Amino acid sequence: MPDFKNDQYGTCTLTVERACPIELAMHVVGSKWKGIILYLLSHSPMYYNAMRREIPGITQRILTLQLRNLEVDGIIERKETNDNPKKVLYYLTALGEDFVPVLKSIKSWGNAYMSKQ
Amino acid sequence: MPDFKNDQYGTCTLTVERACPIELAMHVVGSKWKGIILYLLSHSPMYYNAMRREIPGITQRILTLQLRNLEVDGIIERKETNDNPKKVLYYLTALGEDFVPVLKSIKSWGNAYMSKQ
DNA sequence: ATGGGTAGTTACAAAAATGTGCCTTCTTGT
DNA sequence: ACAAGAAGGCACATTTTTGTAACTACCCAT
Repeated sequence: MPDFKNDQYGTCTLTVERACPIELAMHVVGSKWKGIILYLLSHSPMYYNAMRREIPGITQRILTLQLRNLEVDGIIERKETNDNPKKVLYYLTALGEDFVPVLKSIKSWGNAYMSKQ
Repeated sequence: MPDFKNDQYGTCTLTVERACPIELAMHVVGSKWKGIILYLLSHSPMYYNAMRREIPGITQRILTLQLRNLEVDGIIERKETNDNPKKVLYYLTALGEDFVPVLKSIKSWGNAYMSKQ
C-alpha cells in the first residue's frame, strides 16, 4: 500500500467518511453544477437571478440547492442586501478563493482533453 | 455574461453536452472513486486485484465500472499480461499523467479544507 | 391592478451512481 | 481433488442527484 500519510501530496488516509482529502474535495465540488457556479463566482460576487441567467439549463430548485450546499460547506457566503426589493448576493469565502487555482487547473486540463477528442 | 471564450482560464462555453471544460472534467473524474483510483495510478501502474485491496469499501463491480469509464475516456489504459494466469495492468495515459498535477492541487486544497473543520 | 423582477419553496418524477450477493473461467499450488 | 488467487459478469436493489411544474411573497413602475 502506498504511503498516503507521507508522500509528496500530503495526507490521504483512504478511510471512509471523507477522511481522504481527494474524496472530500470531490464531494464538495464535484457535481454537475458546482464547478460552473464557482467559476462564475471566481470572477465576482453575484446575485441569485444573475447566476440563474448565466447558467443555461439550471433550474431554480437546483441552483438554490447547490448554493445551500456550498454555503454549508463553507465555500461561499450568502448575504441579503438592504435593497428594496431585497436581493441576495453570493460570493466566495477564503476557502472558496483558495479553490480558484484548482478550478483553473481543472479547466485547462479540460480544455486539453477537449482538443484531443 | 462573463466572457468564457477569452479570459485567463481559456474557453468555457457553458453550452450543454460537455462543451464546458470544467463540466467535462468534472464528469470524467468527479465521482466517488475516480479520484482515488487516479491517485493510486499516479504512483505506479497497478494490477486489478491490487487496486481492489488498496481501496477499502469498493466492490468489484464498481471498480471494474470506473476502470472501464476511465479507459473509454482515454485517461487510463488496460493491458493484459502474458502471465499465467493472465493479469491485467492498469496505467495512466499521457492525458492521465497530465491530470496528476490537478489531482495534487485538489488534494492539497482538500487537506486545507479538512484542517479548517 | 397588471406585469415583471426579486428569491425562493413544494410535491413529485426521472435519471444516474453506487451497492449487494452470487456466479464464472482460468490457473497454480498442495 | 480441492482451495484459492486472478479478473471479472449478472440480476437486482438502493441511494443520490437532477429535473419538472407550479406556486409563494415581496416590491416597483405603468
